[in-house]
Formats: sequence, structure tokens, C-alpha cells
Amino acid sequence: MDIVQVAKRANVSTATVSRVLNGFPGVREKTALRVHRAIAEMHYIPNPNARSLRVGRTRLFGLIVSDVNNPFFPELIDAFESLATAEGIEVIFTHTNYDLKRLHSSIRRMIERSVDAIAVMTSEVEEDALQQAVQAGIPMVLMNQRKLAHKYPNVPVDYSAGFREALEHLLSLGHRDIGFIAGPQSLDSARGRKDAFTAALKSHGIHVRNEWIAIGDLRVEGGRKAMDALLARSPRPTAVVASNDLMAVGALQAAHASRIHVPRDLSLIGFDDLPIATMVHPALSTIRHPRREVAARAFDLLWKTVQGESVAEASALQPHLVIRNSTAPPAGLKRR
Amino acid sequence: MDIVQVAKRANVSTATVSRVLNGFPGVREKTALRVHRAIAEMHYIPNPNARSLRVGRTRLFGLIVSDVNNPFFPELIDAFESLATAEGIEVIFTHTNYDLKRLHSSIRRMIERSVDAIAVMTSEVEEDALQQAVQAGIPMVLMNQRKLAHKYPNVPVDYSAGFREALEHLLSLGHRDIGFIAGPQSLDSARGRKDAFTAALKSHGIHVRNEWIAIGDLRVEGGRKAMDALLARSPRPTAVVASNDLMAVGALQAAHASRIHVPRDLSLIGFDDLPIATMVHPALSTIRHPRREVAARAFDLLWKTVQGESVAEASALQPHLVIRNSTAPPAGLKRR
DNA sequence: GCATAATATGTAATCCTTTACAATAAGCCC
DNA sequence: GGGCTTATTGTAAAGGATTACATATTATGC
Repeated sequence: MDIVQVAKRANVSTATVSRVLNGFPGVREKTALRVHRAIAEMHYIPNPNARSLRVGRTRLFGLIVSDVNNPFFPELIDAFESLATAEGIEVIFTHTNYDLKRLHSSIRRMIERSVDAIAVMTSEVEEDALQQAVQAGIPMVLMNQRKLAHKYPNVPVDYSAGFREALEHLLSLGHRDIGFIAGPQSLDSARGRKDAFTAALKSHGIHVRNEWIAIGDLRVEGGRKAMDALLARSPRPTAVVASNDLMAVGALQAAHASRIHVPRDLSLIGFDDLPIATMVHPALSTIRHPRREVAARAFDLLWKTVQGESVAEASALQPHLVIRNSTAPPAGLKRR
Repeated sequence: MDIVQVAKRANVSTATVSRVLNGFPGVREKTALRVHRAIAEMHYIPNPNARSLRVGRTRLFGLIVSDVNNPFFPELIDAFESLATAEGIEVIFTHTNYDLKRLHSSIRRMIERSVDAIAVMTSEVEEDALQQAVQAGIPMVLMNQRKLAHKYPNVPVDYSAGFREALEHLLSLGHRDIGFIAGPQSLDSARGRKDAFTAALKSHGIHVRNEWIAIGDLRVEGGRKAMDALLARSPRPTAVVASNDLMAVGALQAAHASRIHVPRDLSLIGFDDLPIATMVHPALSTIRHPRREVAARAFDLLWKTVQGESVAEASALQPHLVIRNSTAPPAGLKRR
């Protein structure tokens, strides 16, 4: 079962078997054939631990996300894993449940496993945790971290572009009174989305009214409560943009509970384009987060780094508005 | 950075360091302390490949699911991974996209990685693929396979019990005309659910009407089409049970499109209890699939097997009905 | 056919732990 | 303190690949 047996059977040395195994040049075709036959006959599978021990690389990448249960992540995981598989890389995968302590221990575990690279695709990160990987000399990539972008490799997403598209859509429908449901401002990514939104408003000369900005917990429940808060305002906005789809779904439920018809009485736009966006009624117009591309960029960056190639600074990925049925012109009587 | 350095620093042999590292008995406290200090000071991390090479185990489990994008799986993955982490096991994870060829290659890859055990949590399996693991002597567990249950370790779920509960609920509301949306009958699990449903009907003395059984592709779209088919029947059922929640959501959409109010005009019950079940309107009554428990059983079985413990034949897990807002008494005029 | 260059192949060290077995030190009893 | 038992520690082989270097084989040119 080991390489020595194969070598014996093929009447060559272990070195030659190894060369064949790894596709190295300088082996006569005839010899390679003998070796291949021996490998097949003996159902030989090289021992990855022995190989890794020798070459110092494991062909194992780590992938850390915030939460598998959050429907944002599966596509990202899927994309990352597919690319890895295509390159013969295995992915060990874990999630932090939004807990920085768990991020820390996850990274530590991956280092102990001696992965070749780590993709930290969590919404929030902490430098302490990342430093472990740096010290271990393991390449790493972050997703969409504004603060740390200059210190660590990062895959940026241009939220502003997405909100600008959403806003232009709402403006073209005739809306001027636009509310926003933001995420907890302790999270860098949530702050980023809110800043991007208010910037988009300003760039269209629209005054930002703080009473039309509500904070939710990024989950359905939070969206519901935030929407309830917005609906209690007087005057209230004719359109609301939520900073993620889960909260948009909650907002939809809140509107429904208050007998406010979407989109007739209120337009609603989400962010992310989760699968649920098409499952609720009305189907949610939303800004598509390019998460497959994020995963692809992240993998690509790690792969190149591992190969020793240099990686160019990448431009930010663009989200795009997907128009479905939750937006419509504002009801005439409600004009400002 | 290797154990030799640590040994030198602690003034002991590598054997002693190894003993300390693995918590073996027979090391004087004083010595152990010196070793621990050396380990800490040098930030020493044992090389898992060298260890695995020597001991023949990797502390790596493989987890194969059908589809990460299917919201059925995240909870299962989550549960499995948490348990594994608690035992110091890493999970390498992949999905087949419902493709038996990919199941085959996934298992092969895991064997090549020399995982210690494999959990095959896919809806459909193929013996050919499984045999690879058997031959490699790697413990394996399946989820809910009727056909292969006697040949391979399996975590069974008692679908019938779930359907019985659902049926009793509908009967108690006054329904007698009950339709069913099944999955593709080429899938063992889909057949299992359909058989369980019809069995439940019969056990209540209700005649099974084939024109009230529609087939969908297990996705939202399939549910929509299947429901359209059922709604075209005359007479049509006053309640419909779907064999998974995704199709139930599709059915809901179809009903809505046909201006049929759920639950007033039609009661609807799903199966699985996915997160979406609470996000649609009305919130879906559904039979909760005990997938966290499935994952726990699967892990437990593998873990025990790996430890050399014998595992008892387990009883089937019970799904339970979760009543939400998609069921109500049938409209009076529509009584049979 | 022979010297020389180019190709193929082989030998043995190396990667880092674990662990069987050997050796030493400590503890105990009289 | 000497002899014996028991508790600690050490030595070195093994585990299975890769790879620098050495060697053998074939090809080339004349």
C-alpha cells in the first residue's frame, strides 16, 4: 500500500514513482506506463500526510464565515468550495456565529491544522485574531473590511454603487421621502452600508432625516421592529431601503401587519438578493450582493499567493439593483 | 519550531515532550511544567501531518451534503460541525449538487485525504460510491436511506409519524379532501415521504385519490407548478400537504396567483420547517424535520465507531408538526 | 565505435512525531 | 547503605512521501 510496494511492482525506484505521481518530467513514457499500471492494480493512494510533512504544504484552505444559517453565506461557500475543488484543494470550514472569540479560536484551529491559506469571510473581524495567521505566515484574505483594507488583503464591495442604483430607481418612480433600516452600528460592515446610503442620498441633494433611519439587528425580527418604528413617524417615508434582505423581509411583515400594502402604499428595497427575496410576497426588489464573485476573488487571491504569484490590488466589486415587485410610484396623495 | 527544539529548551527528550503533549501519564509534574513552559515560550505548535503520519489517524471527518444552497442543510452542517469541534475534530465539507457522480468523487477525495470517518447526508446515494469507503475501511453513516439501512449505518427518520400528525391536525379541522405534492419518485427519500403520506391517509380510512397527488422537483418552482395542477382538478382538495417546505412555498405562491386565500380557501402544510416557513405569509404550518438530531446521531455514531466503541441500533427520530397560520377549517361551502 | 552530452533512474537523507524498548533515577524496606 | 520495585526519562526506529545528488543509460556527432 505504500510507494515502496508500487515501486517494487513496477520495477523502479520510489523516486520514479513519485515523479510519475506528481507529473514531473524526465520519465520515459514506457516506464511511466508501468508505474501507472502498478498504481492502478494495487489501488494505491498516496498518503497525504506523508506528502504534506515533506513538502510543507497541505492543499487545505480554511474558510471562516459568520453563520451558515444565514442565507447570505451558502452561495459564497459554494463558490469558494467549487473553485478549491477544481484546484485539488480541500476546504475546512467553520463559522463564528458572529462571535469574535470564536473567530480567534477558529483561526487558531486552522493554523494548528496547518492550512495553506485562510479566507475570513465574516462581517466583523478583530486584528488580534488575524495577527495569529500573520505570525504563522499563512496567507489570509478578508471580505469587505474598510478599516483593515490597507493592512490585510481584502475583497472590497462598492456598497455606494448599489445604493446609488437603488436610489435612482426610487427617484425615477417619484419617491423623495426615503427611509433606511440600518444594522447595528458597532459592526464595521453595517456602518459601511449606512454611510454609503446617506452618501448616496446627499449626492442627489436629498436631506438626510435621522428620524427616518432605524436600526435593526440584521435579522427578520429586527427588520420588523425597525419598520414599526419608521411607520410610527409622521410624516413617514414613502419608500424604505433596508441594509439587508432579512430585515427587508421583516419590514415587509411589519407593513403587512399594519395593513400597509407594498408596493402600493410603500416601496421597499432590500440588500443582498437572498433566495428568500423571490419567495416572499411581493417578491423583493433588492440590491444583489456579488458574493459569488467575492468568493472567487478571495480564492483567487489566496491561490495566487500560495503559488508565489504577486497579486494586483483589485477594484471593488459592484452590486446591482434587481427590480422585482416591491417598488412602485408613491401613492399620489402622499406626496410631500 | 519542532519538538526537538522544545525538548532541548526543556532539557528533556522528545519522547517526554510528546508524552506531555498528549497528556500521557508517567511524567513528573516538575518536568511537565518545564515542558509546558518551553512550549509556551517557543509558541510551539505540533505538526499535525507528522502526527497523523505516525498514528494513522487525522482527526478529520468528512461531511457530504446534497446542496449548501438548500436551506435544509445549514442547520445540519452547523450541528455536525459544532459537535466535531467540541471533540477536536475538523470537518472537511463538500456538496454533491444532487449529482451521484459528484458523490462518488467526493467520497474518493475524502478517502484520499484520509479522513477518519464520513457522514453522507445526501438525499440520494449510490452503493458504488459507498463501497469505496467500505473498502478503504473508513466508517460511514447515511441519513435516512430505507434501502441501504440494513447494509450501512443509517440515521432513520420516521416520516410516517410526521405525516400522521399533520393528517390528524387536518382531520380535526374538518378536512377530508387532502392533496399531496410529492418529490421526484426516482429519489428514494421522495418515495419514502410519499409512501408515508399515503400510508397515513389509509390508516385513517381515507381513500387515496391519485389525481390529488402531484409531483414537483423539490424546489419552489416545482411546488408552484404542482399546485397549479392540483388547483385545476375538479373537485379539488381543501388541504394540501407538500413533501418539503420549498415546494410548499411554491404552492403558496400558486394559490396566491390564483387568488385562492390560504388558509381560508385552502389549508397548506409543508415538511422540514425551514427558516423560510416563518418568513412567508401566511407563516407555514409544517412538519419539523429533526435535522439537528440527525446530525448529532450521525456524528455520535461515527465518533463512537472511530473510538472503537460498538454502536447500538438506534430508533427512528420523530418529526413533529409545527402549527402556524397556513391551516384552518375548510370553507363551509366546499364540503364534500 | 568512441567520447561526450543529455536523459532516465536510483540512493539515501529529510520532513516531525509517536512509541516500543532500554536505561536511569527514585522510592522503599530491612 | 544495598538490593529490589516502581516511576521517569531517553534512544532510536518507524511512518510514507519528496528530492538533492549520484549513477546509469541512451543519444549524438564524427
